[in-house]
Amino acid sequence: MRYAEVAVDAPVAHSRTFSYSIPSLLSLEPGQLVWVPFGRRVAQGVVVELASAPQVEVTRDILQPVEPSPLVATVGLELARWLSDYYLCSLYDAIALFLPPGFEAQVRSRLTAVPGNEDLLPSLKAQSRAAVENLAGRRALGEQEFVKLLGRGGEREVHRLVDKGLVRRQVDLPRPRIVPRYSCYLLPIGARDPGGAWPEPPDRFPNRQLGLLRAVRSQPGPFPMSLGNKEFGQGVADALVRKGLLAMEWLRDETSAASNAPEHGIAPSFTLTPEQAGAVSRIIEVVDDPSAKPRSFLLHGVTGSGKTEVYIQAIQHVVELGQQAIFLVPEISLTPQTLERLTSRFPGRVAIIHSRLTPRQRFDQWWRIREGGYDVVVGPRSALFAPLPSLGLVVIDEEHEWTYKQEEAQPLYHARSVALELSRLTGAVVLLGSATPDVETYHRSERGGHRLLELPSRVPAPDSRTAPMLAQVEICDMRQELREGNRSIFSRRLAQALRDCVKAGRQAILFLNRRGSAPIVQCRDCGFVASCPRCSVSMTYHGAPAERLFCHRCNRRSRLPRHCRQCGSERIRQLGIGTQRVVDEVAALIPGVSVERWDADATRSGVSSGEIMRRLQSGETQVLVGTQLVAKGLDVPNVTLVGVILADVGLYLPDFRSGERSFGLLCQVAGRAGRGAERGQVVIQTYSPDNLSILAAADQDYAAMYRQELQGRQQLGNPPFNELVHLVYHDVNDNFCQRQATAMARQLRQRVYAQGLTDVDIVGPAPGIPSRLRGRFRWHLVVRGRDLHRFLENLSFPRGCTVDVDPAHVM
DNA sequence: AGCACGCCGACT
DNA sequence: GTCGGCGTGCTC
Repeated sequence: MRYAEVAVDAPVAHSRTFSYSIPSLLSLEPGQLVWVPFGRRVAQGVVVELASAPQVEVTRDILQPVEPSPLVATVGLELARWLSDYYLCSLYDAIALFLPPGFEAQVRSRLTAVPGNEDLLPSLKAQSRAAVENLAGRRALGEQEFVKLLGRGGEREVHRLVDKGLVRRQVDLPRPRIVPRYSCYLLPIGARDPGGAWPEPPDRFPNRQLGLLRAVRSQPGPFPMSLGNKEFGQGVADALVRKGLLAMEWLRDETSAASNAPEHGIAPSFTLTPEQAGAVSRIIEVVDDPSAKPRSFLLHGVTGSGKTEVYIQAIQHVVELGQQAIFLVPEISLTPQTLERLTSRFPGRVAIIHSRLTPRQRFDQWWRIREGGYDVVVGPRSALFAPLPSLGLVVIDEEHEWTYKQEEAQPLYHARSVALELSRLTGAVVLLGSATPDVETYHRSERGGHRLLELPSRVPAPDSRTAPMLAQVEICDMRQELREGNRSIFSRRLAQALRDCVKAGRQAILFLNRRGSAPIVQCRDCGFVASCPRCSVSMTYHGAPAERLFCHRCNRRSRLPRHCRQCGSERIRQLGIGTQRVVDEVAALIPGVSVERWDADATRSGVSSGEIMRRLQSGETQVLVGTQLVAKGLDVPNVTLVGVILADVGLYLPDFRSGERSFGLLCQVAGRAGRGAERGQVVIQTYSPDNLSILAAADQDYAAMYRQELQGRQQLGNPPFNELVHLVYHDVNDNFCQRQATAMARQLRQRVYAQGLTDVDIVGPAPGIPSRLRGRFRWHLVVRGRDLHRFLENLSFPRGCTVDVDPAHVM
């Protein structure tokens, strides 16, 4: 077995590996991160298996391992293989998800001048000559800097200079940016007497040794050697080690954030309602029976039905078996209550992965998770790849949330699908929870793919005997308001409810899923609309903190035009509303009211989510206006009114899931009202009062939305009745982009024909929405049908084409 | 990602 | 006739 199959960090076709020979002095194992020569460069790769024969006749040697031991466990390699096959990404990209933070690196080469070849200099272009002479005056230069000196075409010129022997290129294999740090610690050894006390050292024991011995023995954990040296002097510890009273041990240093103690002590476990207890026992049954199938649950529980307690008791059981659990949340900063409950029930045993951790802290946390230092790992979708030694349970809270789908970097995975595959590989149980499950998840559970657990009733708050009532919801037809002469953004109903609410000392939440003051700025005379020069979308007017236009797609900003760019007119008006406008209108409606805004702009400008939540909790904020952030997790008993300013936003997006999403969002936001003793009131304003998603949300009727959606999906052949693969082409050249997409569509249609398929169809190509993003045009097509993985087998996708399997949306 | 190989316009 | 543009394909 002198060969290794290596997944190389290069944009190669999915799941491809390369054969390398292992130098005789190296010993390697699968899962190790290594440096390999790849073409003209040096790249990182991961050994996926050892082999006795290579795929090709001529192989090159692995250069060296990055770390002496494997970083990815066998299960990780298997799951990565699945990821790369399923999401059609490179195997390395899939494996990289499992690597500890800070281990991915690229080589940087340095250039030095070679003395003795000066006679070649006159044959060079002036700029190259100057660059080489410059280099000769230095010790070395980074490749990037040298290429800059060479000017245009520098990349190629470097190679010519290397080939001519004028400069030498040397490759540095960088050390990982973060490496474990170790310190020496002292531990007491030897037998204790039956009472648990250490035997006293003999008389005439040196004083300083006695002092150190007592200090080490009285400390519950390991005693830092450095502290011993400082307090008792150098060599004292050595003497005690020689006498067999202390042991020295090298332990990995950790930063403080790696452990987190509960703020309010250990919480008792709650008494469960019969429904909750039933759910817990069904989960425990499956955990205890490794052969039980399926191993996944859908916990469908209305808001306030006590899902968290079910999660916690399931985790408790797994922990008692000596296994660990992963707890996924859509957004860590929005779930402080859930985190608090977890940390108080598993004190010091919960790893919280959040974006505020420093690289060092992340790194330490990763290693400690791997060593079994935690029972529970809480985090966003990426927490799924935490290296737990013995995974027993994966909880996915709010499983319908689309933050579980990776959209930025390859692989474009969905945490739910990955968790189910992980369950298949390890036997871990998956627990999906939601008040408004994803239609596809619910459908699967109806077909027996998940075990369905229903929690249909609310549980009383700990200090109360009766469960809170569902809020009273009314829909306001804004067309009617307009007809009756009300041009305000508030219906008369909502305006009155707001005034009453504030007057009664209660609080209100206003929801609008759009940032800024106005989404459109238009010239009244010629109709010209200010749009982003890089994206094909209109620019949004923001009135605060300064008057500016923002592109919500690429974040480009510009000044508010005084004159129309097209006709020069000064008559420019703002159309539509955003959260900032709502804040202004609330202030105008109720003078002196304290109103705060919570959206991406607010948190970006430095106000933390925790601070906004605290101000609402304390009553400082009377009215909170925000985007979807206000729909999640806020649990303030004094909030009795929720107003949806315009439910139509997002409702008519050209995406088959827009109805389902609107429903979920409206249900969630409605659930913010009346969490205390007082019954809540919800006012939904809309221009589409007959829309079925809005009506279902007003009734909090999941079943109605589900039936409606399922019927629509069946008619149009959308998931769960078919699979989808979304292909997006982007290029600065619109025409080229369209040609590429069209060529691919033709190829795919030929494939459909050649394979005689009737259950696969190709939709498009069509311009994406938006058709231009950050200066690149977009053309897309959708492959829809059954068994798409077999259909797309061995197909290669050109550069500039993004392949999205099970896309979150098809725009 | 790089880099080489290969086929069509403006230059010594 | 060549230099160089970037489309296409390969890297064990």
